[in-house]
Amino acid sequence: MSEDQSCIIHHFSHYCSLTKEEKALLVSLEENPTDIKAGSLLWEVGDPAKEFCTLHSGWAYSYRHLESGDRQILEIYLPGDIIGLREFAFSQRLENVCMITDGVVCHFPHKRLLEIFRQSVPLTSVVFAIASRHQALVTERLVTLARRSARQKTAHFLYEMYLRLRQTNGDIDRQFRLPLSQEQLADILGLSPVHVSRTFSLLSEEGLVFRDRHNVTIPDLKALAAAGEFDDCYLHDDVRPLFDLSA
Amino acid sequence: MSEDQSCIIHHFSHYCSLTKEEKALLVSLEENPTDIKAGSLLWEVGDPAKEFCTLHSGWAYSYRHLESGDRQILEIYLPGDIIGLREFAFSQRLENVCMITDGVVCHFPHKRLLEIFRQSVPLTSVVFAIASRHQALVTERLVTLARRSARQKTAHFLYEMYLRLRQTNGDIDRQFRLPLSQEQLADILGLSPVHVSRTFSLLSEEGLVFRDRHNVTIPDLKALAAAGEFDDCYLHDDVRPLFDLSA
DNA sequence: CGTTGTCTTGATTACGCTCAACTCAGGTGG
DNA sequence: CCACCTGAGTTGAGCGTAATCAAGACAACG
Repeated sequence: MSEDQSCIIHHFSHYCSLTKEEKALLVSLEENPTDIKAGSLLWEVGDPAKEFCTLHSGWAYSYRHLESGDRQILEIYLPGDIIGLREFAFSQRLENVCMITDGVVCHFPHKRLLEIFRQSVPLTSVVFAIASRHQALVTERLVTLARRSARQKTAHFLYEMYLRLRQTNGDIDRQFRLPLSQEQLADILGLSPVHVSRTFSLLSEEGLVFRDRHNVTIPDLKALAAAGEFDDCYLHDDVRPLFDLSA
Repeated sequence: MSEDQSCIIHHFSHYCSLTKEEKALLVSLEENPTDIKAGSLLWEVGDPAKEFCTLHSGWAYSYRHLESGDRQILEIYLPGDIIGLREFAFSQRLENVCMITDGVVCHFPHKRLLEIFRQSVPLTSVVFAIASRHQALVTERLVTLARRSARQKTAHFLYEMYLRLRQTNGDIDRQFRLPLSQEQLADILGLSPVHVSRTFSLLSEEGLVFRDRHNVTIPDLKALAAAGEFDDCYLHDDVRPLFDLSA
């Protein structure tokens, strides 16, 4: 994987400018690209956890099964994301991870992260910053799942996905592809598939969201954000400049 | 704050054995102890975020307000915890933090963490491990809040608190003090205060949990864990030995 | 043209919310 | 010492959102 193909470098560049050595370190994380099919599992709960994974292309999600048979999707991963950071402190996987679309992933062992810790304080900070941003995302969804209505949950999720996609893919304008079935949406939003359908109908009647198969159109972004009580401070792109801290 | 008073050292020692230099680094995080009263705020959403805080004694919680007027409590902090890790990548606070009881906190600036990154790879790993464990906790609660019944939520929360308290305070046996009002419990569990009351009555009828004011008794731990569908792999104490990774 | 899976719509049910009245313990002042 | 107040917790009645169950629509595919 060369430097300009690297999603990781692209991702990390958001946080600070990288030296040649740092870029080389990051590129080395992606030296084992593996093709992987939609629907296949990267790993399951209980598997040994000795590696991370960068998602080079395609979408993935992590999820947990409940005893009731329900499923809760925890996170959607987009290209450039690192999968499995949460399990750094554990010897076993806590979550299943499944590909949504075909894609390419690059495995690298936990100890590679320690090399980063050893060799570059700025990269260490960026890894930490990325982890803390992911955490912010999860926290925001916790609030939404715990307290908000189906309509708010749905609006919130769609707006969040819109922002995340725009961050990596500047050319998105009010329309994007969302390769998720209603069952998967239900598992994300903590709703039943039936109610997801109803909620989309409602949002469509209100003119907030139009959906045709897997294509989503959002005529009025602000209105959608308002409907989801979306507070975007947890996704802001004006990242705290990390070099300030080193001073 | 001397070495044997340090909650941080106690906390970090769970993850790896510490050299003298590393202990000194950690002690330096706690050089500014501040007394703080129950009910007072450490900070609020929007405040500048340039510091972390170690909680030396007392309990605290972080929370968010919703437009509806509801509140969601995100995390309960116990002595030894670091507060504010999540905001490392942000310039503003994303959450309010409030003391539950009187306590002592120690502020230290973000850049102190960078010194740790610079000076000790093991400590860096431990910080990372702690962050990833906190994240696992939040994720677990996300699943619970999104999918489980009031009875399960309550049982799950109580069992989790029991385990966390036992981890730091080995002498706990089926009974502990839980200094939370039902309103606060409601804000944690995503329920109304009224329903928290009903749920405790139910658990009490079932003989699973007895509560007298702020004292909680759990006659049968396994039964409570089962009622909360508690899977304790995310709290396991057999921490992945970090030095293995450095090899 | 039938089959399959996904989505939609309708009818019924249930869990937890809201509102309101009541209990109870602790604290305060006469 | 008692009367009163306050705040937390409990209990009851009615309601609403979303779940469940079931039937039907629709598209993709063989």
